[in-house]
Parts: sequence; structure tokens; C-alpha cells
Amino acid sequence: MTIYDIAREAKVSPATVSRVISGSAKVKPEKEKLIRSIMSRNNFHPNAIAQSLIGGQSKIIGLLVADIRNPFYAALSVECEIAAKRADYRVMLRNAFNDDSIEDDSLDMFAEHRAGAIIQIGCRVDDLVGDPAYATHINSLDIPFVSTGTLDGCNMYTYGIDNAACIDIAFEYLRGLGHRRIALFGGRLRVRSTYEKWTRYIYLHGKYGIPINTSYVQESDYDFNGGVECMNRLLALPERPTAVIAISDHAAVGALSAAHKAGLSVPGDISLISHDNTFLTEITTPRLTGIDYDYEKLGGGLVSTAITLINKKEPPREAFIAPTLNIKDSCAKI
Amino acid sequence: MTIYDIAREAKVSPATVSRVISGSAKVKPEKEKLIRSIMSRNNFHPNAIAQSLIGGQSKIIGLLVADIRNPFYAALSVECEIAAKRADYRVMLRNAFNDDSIEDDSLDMFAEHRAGAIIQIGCRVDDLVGDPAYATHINSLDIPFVSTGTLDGCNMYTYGIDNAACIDIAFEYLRGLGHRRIALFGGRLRVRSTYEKWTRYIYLHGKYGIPINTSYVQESDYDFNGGVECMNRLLALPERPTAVIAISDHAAVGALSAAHKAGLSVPGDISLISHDNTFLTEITTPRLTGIDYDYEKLGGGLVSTAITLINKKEPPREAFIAPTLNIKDSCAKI
DNA sequence: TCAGCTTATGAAATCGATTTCATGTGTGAT
DNA sequence: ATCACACATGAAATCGATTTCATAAGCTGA
Repeated sequence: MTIYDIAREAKVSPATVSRVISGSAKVKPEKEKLIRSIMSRNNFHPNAIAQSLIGGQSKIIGLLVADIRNPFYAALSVECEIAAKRADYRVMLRNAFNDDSIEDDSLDMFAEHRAGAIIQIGCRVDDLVGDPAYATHINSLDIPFVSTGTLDGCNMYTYGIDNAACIDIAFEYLRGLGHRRIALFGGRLRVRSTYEKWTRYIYLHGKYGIPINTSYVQESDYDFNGGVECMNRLLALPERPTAVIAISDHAAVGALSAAHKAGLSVPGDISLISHDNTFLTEITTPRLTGIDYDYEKLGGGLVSTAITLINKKEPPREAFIAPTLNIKDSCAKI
Repeated sequence: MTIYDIAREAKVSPATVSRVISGSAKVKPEKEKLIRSIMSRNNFHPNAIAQSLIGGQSKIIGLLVADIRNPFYAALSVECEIAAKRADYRVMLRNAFNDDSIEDDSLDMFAEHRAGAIIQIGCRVDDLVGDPAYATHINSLDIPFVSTGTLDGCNMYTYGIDNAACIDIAFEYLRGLGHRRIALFGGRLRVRSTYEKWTRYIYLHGKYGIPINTSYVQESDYDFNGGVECMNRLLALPERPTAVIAISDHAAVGALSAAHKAGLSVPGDISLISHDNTFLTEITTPRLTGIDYDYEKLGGGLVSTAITLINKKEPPREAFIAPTLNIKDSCAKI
């Protein structure tokens, strides 16, 4: 069933059918009614491929995430999908698994499908020291590129999270509860968002005249075992912290588990504050207090930036949403 | 950059360039070398849209899941994506969120993009009493349809999990540990997979002459709170079970939390066995023993069934993979 | 009633690759 | 030397929608 079949049945030209579908020009009401009835009777759906071919691009947004099994990416990708749908776009999802070749391959795949825009969350766009080859690759595609992160030398747009504000909120909250020995863990400093958090963490120590204990910053993978390892190292210190800031929920859950295993109570013996506020924070005991993001706003912002670019308008180069504090049960006064 | 540009530069016809790209016919080695060098120098990628238009269908498999934020669906969709890529197909993902209208809309969207096949996991294909309208909708698309579940009246193929075997394994394991008062919870009986588990659960009671306590089957949503509620109900019974089988990890985590809150030790006071073996089973204390699936095989089977159908071959109407037991720390001898 | 407009519509080109069909070239057999 | 056949290649049609351009029909006002 194509517009030609419909045109024949309605005794009009394919052009007229097309005009009814796209609403690009007026068609006599009786004809329109007839065409619409034939379309619905035959359950006709216009061929998106043919539409894309003539339009030069498809109504697809390529979405490249590090790993959808990570609840943070899952939550964000769902919001992107919903926002895209509202604008009549679809999402083509790929997982990069921190594998550079998959990342490159995904870009090419999006290009082959003539994606209108590409959104990337995680992997090489998060590196503090960007890979120039990857930036060149992205630039060569000539497809609008949007990310929560930044890649130097790349013609891209950022819609992300204010990382410094995350630490401000967490730090001030813990300080208000009386904590002075505060640790930061569960990420890699070579990742820009983590580096920015670390920078702010140091800055705040200076601001309040709190001496810095270099052992209080512990690097690890962003997962359960990373959290376990960091917490074990922190607990082994001669003067252990009274509060810890985890950079991801996944690592926070590991840290909580390690604390429990060491016989410590959270928040009785040590306070724990996390980032991301995924469902993981609800399934632990105690539930995890943490930095929360407006996922709908973040996903919506990424998508609307992408669509603005598709429409040849100029969105802000950079935008950062303000995080909030979601107080649950894992922090206490000292 | 199109095949015409390349043809002009190589002083050949577009047809020859196409033959090099698709390998559909022999081209003189020198010409082929020249064409390839021009393609790579210009970073050329064939327009997948044009290829799809002439081919009548795209190399896209539509993947419809209930909610990617559920770790079970995330794990499975990742495997589908990997398997699809191996066959040079891409996945277009949609979340249905148990909303019938989104489910219908997703089918239409896949049809508009001329997906070669559709794979659905969860939602209406899991209903014990299928929706005939949905079956009609699927049939009308004339696109191969594959699912882990079954929908009566629908021309579809099933590649799923042997649900009865799941219960066999869990039940036998608990029986071997000495348990006789075994509960089943964390799902809805109107969902076929859950119903099949429940049926087998009853059957096994008959087989071993164990009296059935109807309060030992507790229905709930497949999430944390569902698990909490079920466990609270089970613990309030005059004769509470010594072991419980959860139908999903998410509910199991809730049940564990509720047991802890009630001051019970797992597995000291009550044994807990789960299904899915997602990463959630690793982040609880104790880690959860449970029924495990070979996700790679399951995802691969769904995709290869789909691709077999795309290639006009006939795969098995139904196939079920055998689950296994993954013993961790949440079950003990009575 | 007719010039001058607006409005509705169809014919045909277009997007970029694939594929069929026809043709020209080269090879080997007789 | 000639015929037959394999092989490489180009011209042109094709997929299904959109869009431009031209034209016919309908309307307005002098």
C-alpha cells in the first residue's frame, strides 16, 4: 500500500495524497475526506524511508550511551526517548561499552541512517583529555552533536549537569550536619565530571579552611566493586572520614555494603551521600540521600538542543542544569 | 558524497560503484582498488535509507520492551543489540511502559521504518488472556514478530524461558535443603510466565504430597514495593514459610529488605531464592541465590529467529531455553 | 464579460542506491 | 579466421514519498 495505490483509488494524483499526509498544502475538503478514509480503511502508514530519502535526513536521533544496564543511563535514555517522540523523532540506541571501536562504528551507523542528530552520554565525550581523532571523526560527519559532556576540538553542544553545584550541595549539607572529615570516591579523575567534582571539593576545603587529606579522594570504577574497594581503603585509614560522598549510586551501594561488612552503621558511624538518585537509592537500607537531577529536564534539554540544531537554529553552546538534594536516610549529624 | 560522486571521480558508472559496495558482481581489480580508495579517502558511507528504500525493508529490528530501566530488560536488550549487530542489523528500541497506546504506536512506528522484524519482550505478549485486537494489529503489519511470550491468534514465534523448569530447579533445591513450607511471590497470575510458574508450583506440591497453603502464593507488582508487601504478608501468617521464591530480582530485593526490617536473618531465619540474576543479586547482603538465564543465548535466539524469518526461512515456532541455578548466599538448610 | 487573481491539482523531477538488460570486449575452440 | 561464450560494464528503471512548476478552474471587480 503506497500513495500511488491510494491516489488511484481516490482518482487523484499522488501529489494530492502527499499533501494530505503532510498538510503542506490545501486540498478540497471532500477529496481530503475521501483520501483519509481510504488511508485508514487500508491501515496505511507512509513509508518513513522514502520520506527520509527525499528529505535528506531521517527523523531518527542516534543515542549513544556507555551502557544501558547502568540505571543512570537507562533513566536518562528513557527521558530522551519520550522527549524525542513528542517532537516526532525516534531514538536509535547504541551501547558503547567503553570500547572505542564500537563508539566509532556507532557514529558511522548513525551517519548511514542519516540521523538528524546524535546525542552521546558517556565514554569519550567525558574524557578530561579528549581524543582528537574522535573529535575529528565527529566533525567529519556533519551531523549535529549534543552531549552531557564536552570534547575539545569538536563542533558540539553541551547540555549537562552543574558538577560543581553537586559538590557544593553535598558538602554544605554534610558541613551543616557537623562533618569536617569528608571523603570523595567512586570515579576516575580522568573523567571530566569527576574531575570537576574533585576540583570543587578541594576549593571548598580552601574556602572553609579545612585541611586536605589526600587519602580522602579515592578513585575507582563506577560500580559496586569500585565502591567496596574505596570504602575499604577509607575505613583502613588511621583517621577515617565521618562522611563520604559517592560519585554514583552504584558505587555508593558498594560502599554501603562494605561499611556494613565492617560492622559500621550508616548513618550512625558514617554518613553516605550519593549521586544520580536512581532506584538503587530506594532499595538499600538505609535509603541513600543523594544528589538528584531532573532527568526529564536533562533528557528534554538534550533532545531539544538536538532538534533546534536540526532546524538550523542556534541553541546555547552550553547549558547546565542545577542539581538538587534528595534527603533520605543515609546521613546524620555528627 | 554519493555513489554518483564516486563514479564521476573514478570515471565509471554508478552501477559499478554499487557492485563494489555490495559485492554483488565482479569488478576489474584495478577499478575496484581505485573506487575503494576514493571511498575511504572521502570517508564515504552508503546511504542506508536509499538501500532500504530499494530493498523494501530496512536493516532495522524493532525492539519493544516494557521498561528498559528494569535490569532484566536492560540485560536482554543489550544481548539483542549485540546479536543484531553481528548480523549487520540495528536495533530501534522503544519502551511501552505498560501503556497499550504506546505499544500500538510503537508497532506502527516500526512499520513506518519498514523494520525487517519486531521483537517484543513484556507487556501484552505476556498476558495469559491475550488481547485479540493487539493480535490483529500485529498480524496486519505483515512483519515477522518474535517474542519471549505468546499471544493467542497472533502469527508469531516464541523464543523464551522454560518457566516450569525455573520452579522445578528452585523447588528441588529448597526441598533438598529440607524446606517444606515454600512460598511463591512477586508477580501477577494474569501474566503467563508467572501463571506457568504458579501451575508448576502447585504440581510439585502434588508430586511430593505437600499440602498447599493458599496464602503462600502472594501476588504483587514486579518491583521493590511489591516484594516488600508480599514479604510482610507472608511474615504475618500464623505459620510462616521457611523459604520463599521470588519471581523477579527487583521484588526479591524488596522482600529481603522487609525481612531485615522485621528483624529476620536471611538465610538464617528464612531462605530466599530469586529469578533473573541481574546485578541486583550481587549488591544485596546476602547476595541472592537465584534462577539464572543465559542472556546471550536468549537475546541471540530472539534475534536469530527474527533474522531467519527475514530471510524467508522457517525457524521453530517455539523454543525455550533451560534456566540454571546460581547459588549465592541467600538459602540455607532448615 | 473579461482581465487579473487566487486556489486546487497534476505532471515530472528528485533523493541515492540496486538491478535488469543490453552491449562491447576478450578468450578459447575449431 | 571465425564463432561462441564468459565477463565486465553502462544505461535506465525502480523503490515511495515530496516538491516545483505549470495549468486549469473558480472567483472578484470594473
